Amino acid sequence: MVLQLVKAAKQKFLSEFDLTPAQAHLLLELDPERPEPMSDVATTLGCDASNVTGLVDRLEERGLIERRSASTDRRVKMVAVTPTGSRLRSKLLEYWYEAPAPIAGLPQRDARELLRILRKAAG
Amino acid sequence: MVLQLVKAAKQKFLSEFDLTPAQAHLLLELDPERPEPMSDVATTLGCDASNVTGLVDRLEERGLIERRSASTDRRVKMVAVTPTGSRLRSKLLEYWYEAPAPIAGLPQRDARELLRILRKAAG
DNA sequence: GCCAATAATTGAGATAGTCAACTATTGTCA
DNA sequence: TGACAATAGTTGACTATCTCAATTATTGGC
Repeated sequence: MVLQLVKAAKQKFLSEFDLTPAQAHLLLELDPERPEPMSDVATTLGCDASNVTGLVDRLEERGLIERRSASTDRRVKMVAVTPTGSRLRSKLLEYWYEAPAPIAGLPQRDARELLRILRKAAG
Repeated sequence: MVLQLVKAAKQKFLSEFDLTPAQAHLLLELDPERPEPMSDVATTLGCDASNVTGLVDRLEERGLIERRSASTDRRVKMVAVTPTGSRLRSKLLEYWYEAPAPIAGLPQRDARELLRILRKAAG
């Protein structure tokens, strides 16, 4: 029930920016400061390289990211976030790290405890 | 990083049963004791009714669920979990509710606290 | 310089998802 | 009762996501 609401809100948010979940995931994963080879992106996303080709195609068409050739190896293409893409990414991040309403509503004591425990779990 | 591992484990688990995430989601959502109209399933999953048609088609082909006609309204088709489907669903549930390794590794004190806080958040 | 390995792309094929149009049934109400 | 709007499900068209196999271009070893 709670999850239904969170999911609906997320989809609504993404559709406002015309981003599919996979596209948002890719954009969030990229570091605007550090372009990354396609193959690394595939590894990080845990999917096939050919899938990344398609995802990058669609985001590149919209000017959110771009392919650059690597200086050292002409086979490699670096995926870089454009200024436009970086701005959109910031908005996504802002939303993404905003706690879902039920969590945000916790008393401060509990919120602090929750954070401490999750940090410990994450190592 | 942690999420990467959890995700990979989940995908591997699903592929062992030849289930896509959407199919697993549908199967988990159904109550083997209580068949449900297609339209209710669509509402619960938060997707279009025509999408449910396809999902149910594929799971029905494999004998995991089946369509039954409702006694009261001949327009309605009830989605019922078959015995085979119910067994698979149990395995899924078992895995699904098994805590991811990092959480399972928490000291018991922290685990209890975590549960208490999340329960409070869930209302 | 030959040749295996690597990076990315392409094409085929399946699933997942949306929307609009359609069929069959039901319920309303004049 | 009989016309008609509303509802349940399906179908078809279209896009995105994903995998796998094959292809191209480049690199590096020997």
